[in-house]
Amino acid sequence: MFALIDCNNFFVSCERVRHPELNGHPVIVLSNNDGCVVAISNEAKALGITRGIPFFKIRPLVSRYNVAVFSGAHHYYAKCSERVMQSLRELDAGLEIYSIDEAFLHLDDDFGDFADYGRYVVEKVWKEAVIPVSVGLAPTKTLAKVAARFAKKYPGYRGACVIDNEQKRLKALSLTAIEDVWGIGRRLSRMLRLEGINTAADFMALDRKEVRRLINVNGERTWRELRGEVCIEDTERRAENKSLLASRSFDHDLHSLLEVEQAICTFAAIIGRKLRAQQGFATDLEVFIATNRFATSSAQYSKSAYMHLPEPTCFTPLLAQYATELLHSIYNPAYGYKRAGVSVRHIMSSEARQPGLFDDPRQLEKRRRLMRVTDRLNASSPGHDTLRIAAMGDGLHGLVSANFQERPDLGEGVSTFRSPYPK
DNA sequence: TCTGGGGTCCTAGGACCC
DNA sequence: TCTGGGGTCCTAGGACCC
Repeated sequence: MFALIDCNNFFVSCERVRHPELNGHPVIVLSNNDGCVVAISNEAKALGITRGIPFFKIRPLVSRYNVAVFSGAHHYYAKCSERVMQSLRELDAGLEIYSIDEAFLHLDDDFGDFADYGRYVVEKVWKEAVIPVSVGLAPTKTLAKVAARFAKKYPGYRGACVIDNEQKRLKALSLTAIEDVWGIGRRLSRMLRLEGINTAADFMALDRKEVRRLINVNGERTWRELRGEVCIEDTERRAENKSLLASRSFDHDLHSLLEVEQAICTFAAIIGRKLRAQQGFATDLEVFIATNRFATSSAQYSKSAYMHLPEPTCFTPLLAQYATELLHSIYNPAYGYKRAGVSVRHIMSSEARQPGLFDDPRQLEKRRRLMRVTDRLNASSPGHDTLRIAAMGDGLHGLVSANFQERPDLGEGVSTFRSPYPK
């Protein structure tokens, strides 16, 4: 049996850890640039606010109902996540961390009362991390996801729902809409609904070949899992990523090459830091720039450039230099740019790295030491950029904004709480 | 006026190899 | 006239997840 532990409205719950007066009050958390809503409390959901909606569209609602608004504080959320995971780790039940707010446990089939255990986990995490979670228990991970939805949706389950026999499985699947199945996203569910497949039960009843025809091997895996066959084993994110991406949307269009260069170099520095943190070396580099895709009345421009690096590297100045060259190959001064990014792929580990024939070991060592000092100095600075290359300029300062930062004057109780949103 | 960021996997088609 | 079979790697694009 698998147990899925899913934190409820995670970012909102994190804010409530440090603002307990917001319990019972509508709360939302925003994405970068305060652009979109990425987390909503149940109270905010009840007002009709949905995940992913642009913030400007719900400003009237926020104002009318005095919704508490937070810019995302992702460092803090990572700390909260670690507290939750530590609490789960102590259960000694094969913890598998799936994302910042989800984890699986592996339980023996003859474990005992699964529902009781699920509720015990809910209480333990609440006591130790002050984060509310829902638990779904089932023979496969996809079914555990289904169970967790029920646990979250219906208070009667008191936080934990179990699917451990045919009857419960069929009942649950017939009550689960096709788009709510793990692995079936918006596009696939739209297509499946056109085929008359509206629920997880409809999907499960399909012929295997039909599933392959409609989707692909991933679809088949989901189909098998819904039928109770374990296909998804290891979901744990590897410590080392295969690719890394640093990108931002800016709060205004960038019209000068210098500004775009500085942003690109900042992204290259972020990538370099992350590479070194996982002891990886990038072999391929890509840069992209794009105009505002929502400004449909003006001309669009979106382009990327790609290169195989002459040598695998995690040295920020080199990454920035190549990224700048790539930028120059696609930059068109006729446009203003709303979004840009740098990514690296085919990251190799330090052991796998093939030394170049003409490598100068002393130079490599100097670079390594320079980056080590840089990383150490920047580790505790807010933007990780106290010590930075000159080409970054002021980094992302003035290019992105977050106007709903934590405010110490907010902690006086719901009745006196005022949304930082300016009327 | 204002619309996120960071990942993984799969497929198809073309280049190239033996 | 008639033109195989099997493999890898690369890129672009599309799907999913959180």
